[in-house]
Amino acid sequence: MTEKSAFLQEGDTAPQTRIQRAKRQQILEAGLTVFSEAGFRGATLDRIASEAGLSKPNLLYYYPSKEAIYEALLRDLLETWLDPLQAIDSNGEPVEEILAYVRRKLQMSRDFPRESRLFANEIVQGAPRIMPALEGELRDLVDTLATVIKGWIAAGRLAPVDPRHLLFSVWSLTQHYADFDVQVRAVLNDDDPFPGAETHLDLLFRRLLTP
Amino acid sequence: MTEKSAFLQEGDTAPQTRIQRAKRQQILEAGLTVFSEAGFRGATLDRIASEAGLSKPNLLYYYPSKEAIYEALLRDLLETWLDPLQAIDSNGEPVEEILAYVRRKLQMSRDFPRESRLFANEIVQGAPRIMPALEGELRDLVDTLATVIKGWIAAGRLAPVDPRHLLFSVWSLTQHYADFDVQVRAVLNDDDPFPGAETHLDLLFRRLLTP
DNA sequence: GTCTATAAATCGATAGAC
DNA sequence: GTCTATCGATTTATAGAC
Repeated sequence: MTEKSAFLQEGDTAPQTRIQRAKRQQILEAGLTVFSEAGFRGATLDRIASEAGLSKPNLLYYYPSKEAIYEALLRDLLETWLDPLQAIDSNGEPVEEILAYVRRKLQMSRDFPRESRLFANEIVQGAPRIMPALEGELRDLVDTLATVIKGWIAAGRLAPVDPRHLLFSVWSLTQHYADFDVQVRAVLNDDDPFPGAETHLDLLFRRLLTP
Repeated sequence: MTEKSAFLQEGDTAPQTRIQRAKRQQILEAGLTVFSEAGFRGATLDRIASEAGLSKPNLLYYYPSKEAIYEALLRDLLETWLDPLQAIDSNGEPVEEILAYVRRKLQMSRDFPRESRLFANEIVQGAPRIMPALEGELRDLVDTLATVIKGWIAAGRLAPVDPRHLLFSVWSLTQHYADFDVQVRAVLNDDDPFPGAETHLDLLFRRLLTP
């Protein structure tokens, strides 16, 4: 078991008024938009401030630095991202549990594309800030789930697949529709990709996983 | 048929000496390393120059601007990237043709991860410079191939799948091992992912596509 | 808390000597 | 062709008035 990463830990949660929390939320919302479009370095405080409807120094009154905004976003994101993975029920019906996971992940690509792209930007560029969480919480969760999946396979309730590569497949296939959205839409002549994606991925994983 | 995009067109290919070509190649090589790690905006001419073993002004003697280096790289990349797609033989055995395509793409993720990440960075951030090629050459190629695949399905030689979503699946599954490399290695405890990936993807597509 | 003004650092690109 | 020096613009962050 890897220790919970010391990095990306919530700092002192100083007591805040309702107004303060609202402003900070407003800044995170703007930061999510800008960081997900441009990556950490491509984003500017000017754009974030303007997106949030604040002046630059005012923004820095609520968060001490550009880094601080970015790390707060990554911290929040990590929870949202690992949630569906934890929702897989080891007592459920194997194929249906994984299909439900796929559908949840695909829905997240549709409903939270900025979050997906924020994550993609961070990882593609070497995960300089989120690496500890990948080697800690994520790896632990995957290890646990791999054991569950191996059990399902041994019981003949799931076709034999490598559990970790199966998870990579779920992640890549579903997140592709958010992260590579512009390419998908270019190829599809701007049609909504999601109805087709859901049908396709349902078929794909059913064929792969049915014993 | 969309016109060949006017953007990203090779400029006047001024006559060059052997030495000039070599230096320009050396700069592209350094640019590929830096741009793929940091994206367009994250890359600096300082880092590219140092990586290439040149001074900054000397680098700008061979390419007029940072943009020029980046666009030269994208132009080269596009060819390399569309090549395996064109290699699919409409007279071949359907399942084997697509499996061969998957293996070629996976091998590219192993052998040219920087190229894959350069592309990923560009697309995730909205493809500001390569969009015309996506709506032009790429879409045309996909349209052509979609017709071939539909023919195979109609002939009962391939399981019924949406041709375009099938291609998205090939792209996302294979490129994931290059683009999300750090995450894959974090989860796998730094083991080489590729032997496992090849086995897994072979199984996945065989199950999906066999009629 | 919010603003204007500005400091300090970085970065793309140019000037000009050799 | 290659270099040192530097310009000019951008950008993060701070100072200080209100």
